[in-house]
Amino acid sequence: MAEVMNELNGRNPTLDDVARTARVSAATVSRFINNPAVVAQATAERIREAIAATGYIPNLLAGGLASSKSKMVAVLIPHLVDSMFNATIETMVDELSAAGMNVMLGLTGVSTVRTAELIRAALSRRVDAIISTGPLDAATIELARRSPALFLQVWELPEDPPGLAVGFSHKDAGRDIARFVVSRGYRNPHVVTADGSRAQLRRDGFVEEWRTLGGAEPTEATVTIPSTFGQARRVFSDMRRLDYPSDIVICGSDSLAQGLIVEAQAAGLRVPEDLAVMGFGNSAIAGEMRPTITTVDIDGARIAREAIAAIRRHAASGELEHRSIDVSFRLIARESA
Amino acid sequence: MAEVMNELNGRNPTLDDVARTARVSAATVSRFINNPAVVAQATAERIREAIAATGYIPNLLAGGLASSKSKMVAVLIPHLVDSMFNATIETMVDELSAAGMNVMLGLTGVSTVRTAELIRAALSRRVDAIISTGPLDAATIELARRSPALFLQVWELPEDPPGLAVGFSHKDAGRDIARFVVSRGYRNPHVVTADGSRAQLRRDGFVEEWRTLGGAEPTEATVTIPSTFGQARRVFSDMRRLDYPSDIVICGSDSLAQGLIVEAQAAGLRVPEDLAVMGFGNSAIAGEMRPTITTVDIDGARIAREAIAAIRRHAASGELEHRSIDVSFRLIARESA
DNA sequence: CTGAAAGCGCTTACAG
DNA sequence: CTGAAAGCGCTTACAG
Repeated sequence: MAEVMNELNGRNPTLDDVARTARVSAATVSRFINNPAVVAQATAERIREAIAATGYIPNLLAGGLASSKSKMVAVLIPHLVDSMFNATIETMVDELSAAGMNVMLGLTGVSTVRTAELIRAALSRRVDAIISTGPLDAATIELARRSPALFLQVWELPEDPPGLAVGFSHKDAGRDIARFVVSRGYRNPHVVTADGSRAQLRRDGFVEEWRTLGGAEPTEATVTIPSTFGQARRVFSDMRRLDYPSDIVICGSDSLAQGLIVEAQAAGLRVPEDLAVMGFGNSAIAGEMRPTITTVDIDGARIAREAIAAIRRHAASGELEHRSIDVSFRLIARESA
Repeated sequence: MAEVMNELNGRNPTLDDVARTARVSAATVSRFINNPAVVAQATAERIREAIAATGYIPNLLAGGLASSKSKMVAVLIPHLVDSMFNATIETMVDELSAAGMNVMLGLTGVSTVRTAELIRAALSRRVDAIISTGPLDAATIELARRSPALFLQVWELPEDPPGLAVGFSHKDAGRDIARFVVSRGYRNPHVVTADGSRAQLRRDGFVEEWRTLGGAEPTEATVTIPSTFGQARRVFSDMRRLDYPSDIVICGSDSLAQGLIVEAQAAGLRVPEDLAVMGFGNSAIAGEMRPTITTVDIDGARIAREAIAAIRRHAASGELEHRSIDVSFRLIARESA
C-alpha cells in the first residue's frame, strides 16, 4: 500500500492506478464501478482491495464526458428563504441521493433572465435533467425544448410544457378557495397576492369564481416575493387605515397568514370571529399555529417523487417524456377561517 | 447559419464547430471564452458571431477535465426546511453565481456518514471548494485535509480545522446569553437545546456561565433538528405539567421561540411579563413578531461573503489557506425578554 | 468475463 | 496574437 501511494507521487490515483494494482485492465475496473454484477467474483475482490489501497475517487468529469451522463440534476427555485418549495426540494435531494445523483442548485429570484442563465449553466454541465419552477421566456422554452436533458416544470401545469410538468392548476385552487369562502358565509374578502405568475393565477381564479357566485368586488393588496412574515404588518395596517370592511383575508402563503394572525391579535381582534385568515401551502406552522390555519395543501413530497421517478425512467431508457402530471391540491379547513 | 446547423446533423455544436465557422483554431476560441481580452478585436467578433450562429454551449465536463477546475462549489447543510442557514446559503449562491461558479447542494441531515458520502461525491466532481456545516468524523477530516479542493467550515470555529473556518464561538454566545439573563433579573431559566453539536456548545456555555454567576440549576428540555415550530407545543406543555418555576425560556432558534410565544399567549400568559422568551439567529420573524423577539444576531451574509472571497482567492492563486475567521455575534434585546 | 483502442470536448504549454 | 498537438481520465463498442 505504501508503495502504491509512493509511485503516485502526490497526484490523485486514477482508474489506471487501480487497474495496475489489481492486475486487470482499466475497462474492467470501470465495469466494476458502474455495474459490479458484470465482473467475476474473484476479480471484483481484487479490484475492491485495489480501490481501498489506492484511495481511489472516480473522476466524474471524465466519466461524464465519456458517457455523456453527468448524474447531476439542476434544481431551479426562486429563493431559499421563506420558500414554499423547500420541503419539495428536500425530498428531491434525498431521492436523487438515493439514486446516486447530485443536485446543482440555482436561485432565480423570479427573474426569467437569471433562469435562462442558469439553464445554460446546467446544460454546460450536461445535467441529466433540469427541474424548474417559475416563468420562462420564449427563447428559454425553445432551449428547453431542444435540450437533450429532461426538462421538468414543477408546482405548475403550463399550457404547452416543453418537457414534463408535475403540478396542479393554480386557477382551480383559487376557484376552490372562493367556493369555500362563500360556503362559510364570508362577504368581504381581502385578497393578498404575491408578485409571481402562480400567485396571480390563483388570484384570478378566486376573483372569477367569486364574481360568478355573486360576490361584491373584493379589496386587494399585493406583496413582493419572498412574502415575508413582516409584510403582513403593512397589509394589516393598510386594511385598517383604509377602513376596509373585510371579514376574511385570503393570503398567498401560510407565513403571510401567520403574520396577519399575529398582527390582528396584537390589535385586539379575535381570529376568526373578528377577522378570518386563510393561508396557502399547508406548511408545518399552518397546523401548529394558534389558531390553526385554514389553508390549501399541496403534496410537495409527491411532486418530488413523481419528478425523480421520471428522471430515473429517463436515465434508464433515454426516452424523453412529454406530458403533465396533475397532483391536485386539497383545501384544509381549520380554525382560522 | 442554416448550413452550420445542418452539417451538425443533430449533435451539439462543439468548440471545433465554432472554430471552423469562425475560421480560427479551437485554441483561440477557448481563449476567447475564458479570457476574451487576450484575442484580437476582429477575431473576437468573428468568434462571437460563430457562437451565436451555432448556438454553442461549452461543455464544462470537458473543460473541467482538461483544466482540473470545475467552477463548482459544494455546499453541505443539514436541512432546507426551517434551517437557520438558508439566508447564508442564499448569499453564497448569489455570490458564486456572480463569480461564474455553480453550487452542488448536499443535505447531510446532521449525519456524519451522509456528510462523508457527500464530500466524496463532491471530490468526484472535482469541485473547487467544499463548504460544510456540522460535525465531521475522523476519516472525513483526514480526507478534507488531503483534499485538493479548498475545505471551508462555516457557522462554527472548530479547534483544528482541516481547512478554513468562518464562524463564531457558540460557547461564547451561550455565555453572553447567561450574562444577559442575569442582568435582566431572571432567576429560573428553562433551557431548550436542539440535538446538534453547535446547540450543545451554546447550552454548555450558558450553563457554565450561569453557575459561575451563582444561578440555581436551570431546568432543561431537548428538541430534535429541524426544531420546528410545533415542538414548542410539547416543550411548553411539559413545563406546565412538571410545574417548572421558569420565568424565561432560552430557545435554540427563533422559530422555536416564536412557537413558545404563541403557546404561552394561547395559554393566557403575557410575554415577557409572565414568561420571557429568547431566540437565536435573528431571523426575519424575530424582529417582526409580537412581541419582537430578543435573540442573537449572526451575520450570515458576512459569513457567506468571507467564504466566497476565500474561494475566489484560492481560484486565483491556487494556495490553500488554513485559518479561522471569527465573525462574532451580537445579542439583540427586544421585547420578548 | 476481459482487454486493446478509440474517442468524449475541452485546455495549455510550446513555438512562432 | 494564433495554431498544432498532446493530454486530462474516463466509457464503450468490438473482439475474443
